Amino acid sequence: MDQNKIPQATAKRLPLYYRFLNNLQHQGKSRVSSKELSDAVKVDSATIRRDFSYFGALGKKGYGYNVEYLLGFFRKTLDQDELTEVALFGVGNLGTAFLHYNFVKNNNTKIMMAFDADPDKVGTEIGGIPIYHIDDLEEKMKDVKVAILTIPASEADSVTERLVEQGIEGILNFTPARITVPDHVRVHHIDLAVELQALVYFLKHYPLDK
Amino acid sequence: MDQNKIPQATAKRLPLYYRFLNNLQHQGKSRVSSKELSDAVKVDSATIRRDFSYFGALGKKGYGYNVEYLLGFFRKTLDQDELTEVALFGVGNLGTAFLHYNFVKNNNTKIMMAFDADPDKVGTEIGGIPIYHIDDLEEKMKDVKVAILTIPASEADSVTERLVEQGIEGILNFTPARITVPDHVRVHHIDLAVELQALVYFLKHYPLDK
DNA sequence: GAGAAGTCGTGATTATTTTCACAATTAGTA
DNA sequence: TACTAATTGTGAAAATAATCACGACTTCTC
Repeated sequence: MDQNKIPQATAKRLPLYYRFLNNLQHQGKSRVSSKELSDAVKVDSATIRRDFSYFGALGKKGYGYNVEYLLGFFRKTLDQDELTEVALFGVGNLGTAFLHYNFVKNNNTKIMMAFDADPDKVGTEIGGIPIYHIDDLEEKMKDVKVAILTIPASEADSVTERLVEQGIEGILNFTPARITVPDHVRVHHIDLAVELQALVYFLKHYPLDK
Repeated sequence: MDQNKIPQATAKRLPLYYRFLNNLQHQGKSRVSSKELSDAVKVDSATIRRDFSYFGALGKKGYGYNVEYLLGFFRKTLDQDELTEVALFGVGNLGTAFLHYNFVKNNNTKIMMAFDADPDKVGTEIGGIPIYHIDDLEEKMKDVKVAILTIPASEADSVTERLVEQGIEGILNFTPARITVPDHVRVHHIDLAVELQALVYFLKHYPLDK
């Protein structure tokens, strides 16, 4: 709403910064420079300073950044206070990995429920998160606005359609299928096979030195 | 070696194109336009044409692209013939998801072996892939040049160090830890928590219409 | 308190990526 | 064959992102 001028490339790095600052705080460090951050998160220090500068002057010249202050600032900016509720679809290995991940700790998101078609899974819990039958999607999913898709590709379209019907706002899609949604729904796509393939391609064609 | 001028942004999209072309072929389609491809993979059609053009004139004006020809071309370019061997570290849920994924089908990569510290897992197989003890890394991993890291963050540094020692060339890191490697090792980083958080951030701050 | 060392914030520059827009060419049709 | 509709490939422009480089300010040390 407000900071609409923040470059997308910057926005994508914010959660990364946030996580690392959290680590620093746990380690009891109270001060950090863009150079140190750079070494840790592998982003050029000038880029980090530029990123931060979109939010105003957060550091002090000759000193660096105060970890606590920066963290407090990010918490607000990243809406760490507000909790976003998430539903997960497909309790296979990948889905289970998500359920075991405790997002809430460093995070503003919580998986509230999961869906699957397997009767052996329905009715159980994983990591304290209840698993419902996929048929009950409409009934159980009331206010949840974000979904993670870890279902087989063949199910992607039908589930997506129902989610859109239900008023979903964002989908994190791990399916190889490229799903079609109305313009007002945001989809981020992660394809594990593509990621691996891309790495291999880069290895062969982009001899590094940097 | 040859096509060193291909933009990285393009390179990242190639596996995506490849996968979709494969689907088309299975559907028996012999012809496709950049517009159709665009609808399917959600990339602007001009971008697709530009991407392809880095490899020469692959299409025909007024006609589009011949699926089979394009596919044959990509197969060579993406080294689909050559098989890249991969080792996986950490047979938790995420690691298991990878082992079940049959990469070879549409793919130039194969997970040859997995490593874990859990004695219950060591000695077994998942999806036909043997699981060794992490202590045997040096012994078992001979020619494998690519590793997938799905271990706990706390293990990331020590395993990475051993991999580097062993002559690793590329690492796909799913650990939240940002690992440090020599310049000649390529690391791609995917942090599931960061991805989810980024999606949520975008939802709140980048109202879409596009 | 003065000088040295460190570090930010940012104007300017450069690099990369996307998009526009249209001439050229082809397929399809009558 | 001649006309129409489709679609590429690409020069040029625009948008986005990364990096350089330095003035200004802060802390530290003696």
